[in-house]
Amino acid sequence: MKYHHGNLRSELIRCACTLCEEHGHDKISLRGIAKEANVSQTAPYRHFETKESLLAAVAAHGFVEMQKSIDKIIDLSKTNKISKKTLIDAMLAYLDFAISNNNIYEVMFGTVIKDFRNFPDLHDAALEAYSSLKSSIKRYIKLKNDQEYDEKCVKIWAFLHGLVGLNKIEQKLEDVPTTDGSYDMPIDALRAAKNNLVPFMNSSIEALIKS
Amino acid sequence: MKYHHGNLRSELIRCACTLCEEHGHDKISLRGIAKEANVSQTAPYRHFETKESLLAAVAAHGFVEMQKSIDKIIDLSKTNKISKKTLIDAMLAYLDFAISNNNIYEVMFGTVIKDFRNFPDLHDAALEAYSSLKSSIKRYIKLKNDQEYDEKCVKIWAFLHGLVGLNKIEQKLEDVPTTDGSYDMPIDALRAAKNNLVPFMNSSIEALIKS
DNA sequence: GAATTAATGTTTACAGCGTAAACATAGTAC
DNA sequence: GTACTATGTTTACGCTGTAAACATTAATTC
Repeated sequence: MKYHHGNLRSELIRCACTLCEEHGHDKISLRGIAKEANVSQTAPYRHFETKESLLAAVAAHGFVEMQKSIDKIIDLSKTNKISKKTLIDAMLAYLDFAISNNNIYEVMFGTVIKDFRNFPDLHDAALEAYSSLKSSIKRYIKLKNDQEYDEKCVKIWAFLHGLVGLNKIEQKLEDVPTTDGSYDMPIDALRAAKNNLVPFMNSSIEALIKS
Repeated sequence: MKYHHGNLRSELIRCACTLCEEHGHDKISLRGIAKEANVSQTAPYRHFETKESLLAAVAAHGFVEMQKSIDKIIDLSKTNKISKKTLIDAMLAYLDFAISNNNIYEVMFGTVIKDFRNFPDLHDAALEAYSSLKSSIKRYIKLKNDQEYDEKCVKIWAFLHGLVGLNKIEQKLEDVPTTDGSYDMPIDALRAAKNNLVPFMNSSIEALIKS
């Protein structure tokens, strides 16, 4: 084993992503990440000022990956109109990323990173991801001006982001039989939405765009 | 000063709420809470098994308060129809609570508490809050069945919850002048939504209910 | 009402954490 | 080759959550 690792920075990010997704950001330590990368417990400090800044790199990576999975649906090299199905698929790609990478999504949108302005790479990656979301709407429907696109985009983004959040709390609640023998309403409703996700999304997204 | 505090449990919850809202859940320690309550650093363990369980009490308290601020809008003693304005006011009450109690909202909906089933009081409080949200919709519009109410309710809840999340990240992003001299789009859009919140909510909520 | 027990405090102790400081080694520029 | 810089390691510190042992007060039993 060489004294100098050669690629420690990116290896640390990789290890951090893995451990974060496996255990959650609040359960991982810099020391644990260093151990996973087979270096001493303070080696990360040659590449990251603080734990927060390593997690910022994790978040930035997350935004890039999330954008990729949206861009895979709406071919970025083109500018033609997309169908409603393609639009919904793009939104589903957002949800799919968020749910399959739940713990990293938490780092991207949670309170771990206090201010994106301290991490320019992260800041850029987040804006880039937003722009992918926006261009999917731009190519679906013709609106008056950019401001109007942004308004719809914020509405849809909020809706998607909210669904991710509710999905998390669904997992923390329990089915409790109510007095009439049926089961717990909010969970039932969330499950129903998930089991019929495409029509659920179709109606919601369409409504928000036209609102 | 008495050896026995007399009301330490509720005093700890009170201190935890205060400190949490002031500094954020990830910046507060059991020791700090104990000091705030003027007891030894391990005294909380006579009332809470773990830090998580104290924070669960904070979250439960949050759900109760949130429900109260919704119920204040839609008088619970009545069952009559409510106007659209009242409905929107109830939704605004949700947002207002979430934003004025941002750090506690984070405890309620974040990853701090792993499973509500371990904290029956919290579990109940969360379901109660949901039921207030639902009854506001029930009294606004007549729908086919309970399932349909739940569907609309989930959509609206997701939207509200998502807006709270976006509001957080807006604060972490920076206004960066773009090439054409205008400012950063997602932030602009989020600010525009906040500055025109009532029409923004009117159109969105109406659209989701009818979707 | 005294003795016992349960509830609720304190003190002490420990391992794990983020990170600062001092030191070691390897690669780079002259 | 010598100096410098980048990137590793070792050691150390104060803070954390929490377990264990002990102290004090309140409640229960006789």
